[in-house]
Amino acid sequence: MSLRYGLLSMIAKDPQTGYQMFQNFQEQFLYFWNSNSSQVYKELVKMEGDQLISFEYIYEKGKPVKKLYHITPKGEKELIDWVIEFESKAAKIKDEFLLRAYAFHMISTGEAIALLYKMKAREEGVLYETSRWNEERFKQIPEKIKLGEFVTAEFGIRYSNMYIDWCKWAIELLESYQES
Amino acid sequence: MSLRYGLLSMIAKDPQTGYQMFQNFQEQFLYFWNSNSSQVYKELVKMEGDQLISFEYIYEKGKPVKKLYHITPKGEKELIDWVIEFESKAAKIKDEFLLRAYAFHMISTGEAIALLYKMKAREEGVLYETSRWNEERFKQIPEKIKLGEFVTAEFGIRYSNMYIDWCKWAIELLESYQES
DNA sequence: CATCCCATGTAAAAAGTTACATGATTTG
DNA sequence: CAAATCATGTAACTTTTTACATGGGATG
Repeated sequence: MSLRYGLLSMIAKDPQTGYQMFQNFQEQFLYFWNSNSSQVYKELVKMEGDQLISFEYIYEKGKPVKKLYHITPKGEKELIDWVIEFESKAAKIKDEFLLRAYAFHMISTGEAIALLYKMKAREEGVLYETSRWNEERFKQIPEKIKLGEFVTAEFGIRYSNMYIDWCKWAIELLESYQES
Repeated sequence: MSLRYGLLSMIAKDPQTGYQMFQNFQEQFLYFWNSNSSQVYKELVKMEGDQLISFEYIYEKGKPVKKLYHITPKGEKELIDWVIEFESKAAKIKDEFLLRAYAFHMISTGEAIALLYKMKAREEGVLYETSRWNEERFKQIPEKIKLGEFVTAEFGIRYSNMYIDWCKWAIELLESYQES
C-alpha cells in the first residue's frame, strides 16, 4: 500500500507522468523506496480508479503521447492522513553486499578486502550522482514545497558518506588481520 | 535467490533451527536483510531438496521437537561462489518514515517536527537494542568465524547513529522555519 | 489464567521482478 | 547506424506478507 503514497507525494508536488515517477525512484527516492515501471503504471491505473488522481493526455509534436497525472482533493486528503498516521515501523533494507559481508568468514581476508574496495567505489559513484542532482535541485534555500525533497536528499548524502566511511574502517580492520 | 544465501551464511557459522534463523533476521540482520517465519521454513525445505543443507531432529524433554540444520559441502561451495561473485548492485531500502518525510510539504511544520521526534525515539531504541546485543556477542576481539558478524554489527551502529543525527538536524532545520 | 515465547508449518493474497512489445527521437 | 532515452503497457513469474493452525512451557 505504501507505493501508492509515494506516487501520491510525487504528484502532489508536480503533475507528472508515470515515466517521470519511475525515474524519480532511481534518483530522489533511491535511499528510501524503489519500484519499477510496470509496477508504477499498474498502480497509477488503480489509483485513478479510486479517484485519488486524474489525468489528461498531452500531445506534443514529434513526441509520444503521454498521460499527465494530477492529484484530486480526495487524493490530497488521503495522503495527509497517511503521513500523519505514522506509527514507527522499522525500515526494510535488502543489501546484497552486507549479506555477503556477513559471510566473510567463508573467504580469505584478501578476497574480503577486494570486495570492500569494490563496494566503496560503487558508493562513491552513488554519492557523486546524488550530489550532482542535489546541486541542480537546491540552487537556493528550499521553499516549503521542496522541504521533503531537501531533508530526504540530505539523508541520502549522510547515508552514502556513512557507507563509505564504514568501508574504509572495515578495510583497515581486515588489513590489520592480514598483517598479524 | 538471496534469502537462501542469507540462511546458508547463518547455518555455515552454527547449525541452527528455522526459528533461530527467523529471529536472526530481527536481530543481527536487521540492517541489511529481513524475512519472516513462513518464508524461512519454505526456503529451508527447498534448500534441503537441493542438498545445500541437511537436518536432524532434536528431541528435548518438555520442549517441542525441532529440526537442526547443518550445511553440506555442496552448500559451502555454493555459498563461497556467491559471496565472491558480487557485482555491485544498489541496496533496496523501503523506509516508510522517509517516504512520509518526502511529503512534509503537505503538513504543518509543527506536525513534521512531532513525527521527527517520534522517529528519533524509535531509532534510539533500535540503537540501544543493537548495542546490548553486540556487547553480548563481542566480549573479546572477534575470531575469524565472527568477522562477518562483527563488521555488519558495526555497520548497524553507524547506521542508527547517522539516522539519529539526521533527525536532530532536520528538527533544528524545521524549528528555524517555524520561527521565521 | 491470559499472554508471550518456542517451534513448525499451510494457504491465500499482495507486492515486486523480468521479459517482452511498440515506436519515435536523440545521442554517440 | 547502433544504442540510449522517452513513454506506456501486458504477461508470466518470483518473492514477500498476512492470517491461520497447533500445542507445550514460561512469565507476569
